[in-house]
Amino acid sequence: MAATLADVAARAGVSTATVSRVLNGNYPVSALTRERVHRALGELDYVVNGPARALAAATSEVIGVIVNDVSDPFFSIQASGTQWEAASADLLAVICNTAGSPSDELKYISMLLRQRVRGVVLTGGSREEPEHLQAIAKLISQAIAAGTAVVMCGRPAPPGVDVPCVAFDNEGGSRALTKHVITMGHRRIAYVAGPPGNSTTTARLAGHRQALAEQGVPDSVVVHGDFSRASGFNAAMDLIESDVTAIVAGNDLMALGVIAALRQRGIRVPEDISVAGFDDLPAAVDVVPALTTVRLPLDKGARRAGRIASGVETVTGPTRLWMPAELMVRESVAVPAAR
Amino acid sequence: MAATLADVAARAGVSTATVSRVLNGNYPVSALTRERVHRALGELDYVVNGPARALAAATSEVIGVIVNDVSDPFFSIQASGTQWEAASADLLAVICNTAGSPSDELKYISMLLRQRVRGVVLTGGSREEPEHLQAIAKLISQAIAAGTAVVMCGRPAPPGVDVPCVAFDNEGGSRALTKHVITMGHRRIAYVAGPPGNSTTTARLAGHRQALAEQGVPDSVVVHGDFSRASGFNAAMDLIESDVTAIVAGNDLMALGVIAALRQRGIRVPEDISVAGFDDLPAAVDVVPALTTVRLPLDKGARRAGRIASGVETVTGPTRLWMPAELMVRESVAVPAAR
DNA sequence: TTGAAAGCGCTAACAA
DNA sequence: TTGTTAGCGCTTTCAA
Repeated sequence: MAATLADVAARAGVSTATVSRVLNGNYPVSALTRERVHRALGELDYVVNGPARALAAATSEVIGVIVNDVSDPFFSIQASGTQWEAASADLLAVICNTAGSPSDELKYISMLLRQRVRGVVLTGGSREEPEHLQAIAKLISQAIAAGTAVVMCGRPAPPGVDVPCVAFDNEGGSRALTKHVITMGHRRIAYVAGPPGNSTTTARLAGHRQALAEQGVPDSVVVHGDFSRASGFNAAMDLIESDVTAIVAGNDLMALGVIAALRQRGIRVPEDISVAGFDDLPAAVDVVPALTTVRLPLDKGARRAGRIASGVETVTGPTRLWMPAELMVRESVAVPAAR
Repeated sequence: MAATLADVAARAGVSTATVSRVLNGNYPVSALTRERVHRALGELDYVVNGPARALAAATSEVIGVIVNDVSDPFFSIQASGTQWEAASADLLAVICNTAGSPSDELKYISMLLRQRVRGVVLTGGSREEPEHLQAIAKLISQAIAAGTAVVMCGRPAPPGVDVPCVAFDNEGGSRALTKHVITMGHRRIAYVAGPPGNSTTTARLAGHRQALAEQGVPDSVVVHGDFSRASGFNAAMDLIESDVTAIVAGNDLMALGVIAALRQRGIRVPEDISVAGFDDLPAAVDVVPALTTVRLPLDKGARRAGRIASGVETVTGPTRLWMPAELMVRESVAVPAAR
């Protein structure tokens, strides 16, 4: 059995309170005593009992991060950022992978609340079904009532709850991107959107349509993927017949899939068809041709969220933390071939 | 403040012990009482206090997973597999990202032990420095002594400790792969290894060399990467001068980087240079040409590890759980051009 | 089938 | 500067 505070106290010939004070460094302890305690600590291989501490102090050393898919860089970048900030605050960040399932999302949030985590970060777009939003809203309200810091990173707050939101400018970025595509001369554009009923999909699609409307360009053919590379590949296969000069994808992963599909069919990018993405993942510059896309400060936003969830930073005033998007013009979008 | 067991008990007009029994279903409770308790539970939005339960029951509902890099599919696949099994057992899986830093690895393991997690899975190759292995060995011994299930997934047990190991056949797979390359007619082969001092690197390199020796082929030029795509890209740039007909990479990610580099230089794969990888990640079939590689049952192994860490499965007898590797012959390795 | 009560290991008043 | 002590919320004997 592991050594307890009492064991250490006995060995050092002091009270448990003194050992606790040495451990936490929150009250004065004489150098001599501290020395003795440290020795006892070492001799017994003492390891703090987290649950006991959490129970007594009514606060834990864990924060939770909800992501859709750890294997998608969009999420893993955010997870890393949050985890980094948590570790700086000496907290453990728990990464929970919902695999895109709304019920898993609820389940993980409950598990985190049960563990009385200090904070929770919800990353990525949220499902927009009212029932799901209500369920989330209820859990979040409970969490807040219990003193848990809840932060949204890349999704709106569910209706009726007021929590800090790190908001990426999906709509504005998407609008700027499509405007760029149009400016290059494209008129027949297809859009590979994310999954329907997802807040990120909705925002990006809205920005795309705004740009079309502003520039007086006819509506795009819109097909839905699920933000995965494979779904972009399939979408492109469906679109190949449709006589477009540009394909704008809802994220970089799908754009990479689109490029792979076009290449497989012998269609050149950008000579025959231009392709654009969104997110500016590391792979965007790696691919040939380098991807024209929109940069989102994912790492920065996730770290901000991590600091808030860790309690290092407190949000006062408006709870919407705006993160600008930046158009990254590279090689995958070019002037369409004359014909 | 959140409702406690006592609140629920008071409302239901029973004792806390009875509520606890209803919650855990481990002792008989009359249907009527159970009904009353359930109603009170619902009315108060009761959420179990994990730390208190962990303290009283001396066992938590959390398992930890140590990975190098969540954004690398090799790890994220394993993380997902373990997490899936944990969730099936109604446990929370904590994913800890060490970013390849040995000190972070130790730090996270300590944090997990402090939380008194039920089990820990260490994935991926381990650093081979004796001091680090000793530090790990010490922590693991403490963990085991405290009743925590520790499982290695894809790395050997540190010297002196006997823990279950899910062992992927890196050496055999690598040997078979290189043998295949040689059989196709290659004699001048370069090897892009993983980072030095990593157990996976060592095993795969050993298998590669065995095959060379067996087939009487001269030693390869070996350059080291860090298992990332970018490092494969750079390695290929260095190797381009060196007159080889095949480049074998220590993992798929680096192989993808190699292919990208060759393509950028206008070198055709496999016509000019053949390329092989290792792991058979999903992207291996996505790339052009499809990657000849070695399949490792990462998901299966990680799930096995997850079950053991969760306590669902107990290992008796030999603690080495062997996972075979399978050669996947695709298009990226071809007969070298005559010259 | 249920309740009373003794902890689990720690923190944080309160005293000294 | 240090010790004493009362919980934190739950589980689990032991009795009834």
